[in-house]
Amino acid sequence: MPKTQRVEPADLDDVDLRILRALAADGRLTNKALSTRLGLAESTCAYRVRALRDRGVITGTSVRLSLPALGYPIQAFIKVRLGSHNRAHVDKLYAALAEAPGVIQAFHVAGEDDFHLHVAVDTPEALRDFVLSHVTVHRVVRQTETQLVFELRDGAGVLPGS
Amino acid sequence: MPKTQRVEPADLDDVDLRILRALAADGRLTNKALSTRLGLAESTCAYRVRALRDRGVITGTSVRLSLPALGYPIQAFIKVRLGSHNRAHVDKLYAALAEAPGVIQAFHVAGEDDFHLHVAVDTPEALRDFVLSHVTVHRVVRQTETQLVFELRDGAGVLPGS
DNA sequence: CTTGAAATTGAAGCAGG
DNA sequence: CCTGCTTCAATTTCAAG
Repeated sequence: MPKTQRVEPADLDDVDLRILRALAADGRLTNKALSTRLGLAESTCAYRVRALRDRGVITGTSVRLSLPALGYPIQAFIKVRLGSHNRAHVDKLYAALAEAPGVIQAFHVAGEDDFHLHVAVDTPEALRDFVLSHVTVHRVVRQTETQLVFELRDGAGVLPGS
Repeated sequence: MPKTQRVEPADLDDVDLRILRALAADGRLTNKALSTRLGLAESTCAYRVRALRDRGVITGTSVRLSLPALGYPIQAFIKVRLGSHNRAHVDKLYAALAEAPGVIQAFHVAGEDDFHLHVAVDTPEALRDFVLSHVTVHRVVRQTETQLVFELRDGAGVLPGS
């Protein structure tokens, strides 16, 4: 049985939300700049940010990369449907798909499809090769459907307000 | 006519790739720690990182947030299909969908569907309300299909090697 | 493109309100 | 839960190889 980690929602006050909005937009904000913007002492601000990390609200920090600048200007969505839903097969396939080169995110979903893969490639041929070499190569895959991504926009997210 | 920004792929050497891998995993790595790991002088390392930002390879830095800890433990994919593809309608709908509260990312795709929305909500009822209030409320939307996300994994990405 | 050292700035620890 | 002060560490700058 795989682990299921329950996560209690943290109750966040207005200061927390403002910190999260600021750091989501620019994770390199210095503690000093952040404290000035919020009108807090630096030590208080550092305290709140550390608390958000300790509580698991902030899970990490990472740089955003430009896929086109890296040489991967083509993105696609690949819907994957299985012919069998034996757990061992599903788990193994999921792991293999997530580790395939070019996969940005792999979604295990309920409903018509079983997996959605968000991938980035350098050429149309590479997209075809990806599907053949990393998806349909698995016996348990019954059907795939590939949709080119015209454009991707980051949404408003879940943080309320502006 | 909307703007189309062409992006030239940057040619990255081995040092660049190692920097990108390190900062993608932990964007809070200090320049000092990064330079030590790569065996470079601090000033050299800072120079390379700044160059990657200036060239648009690194587009920013942001904290990763736990949606469950924020109180939004339910994620879903919503496939949206339109009845008309008039540009003005499509553009306006796209903007509205991306700005709807709870939307993580909005994909404009080619093929069977027109948009894929990755959303996070707090309850199943909120998911229903999202579809009714922010998606099907638009006249141009002909059909939607909502798929619950069991699990989401970050993929290997496009950076080669380990 | 890379470097080391100086000068500036930011982060962390802590006792107290 | 918040703060100011002190101490320590990191970033930036720059002339030069």
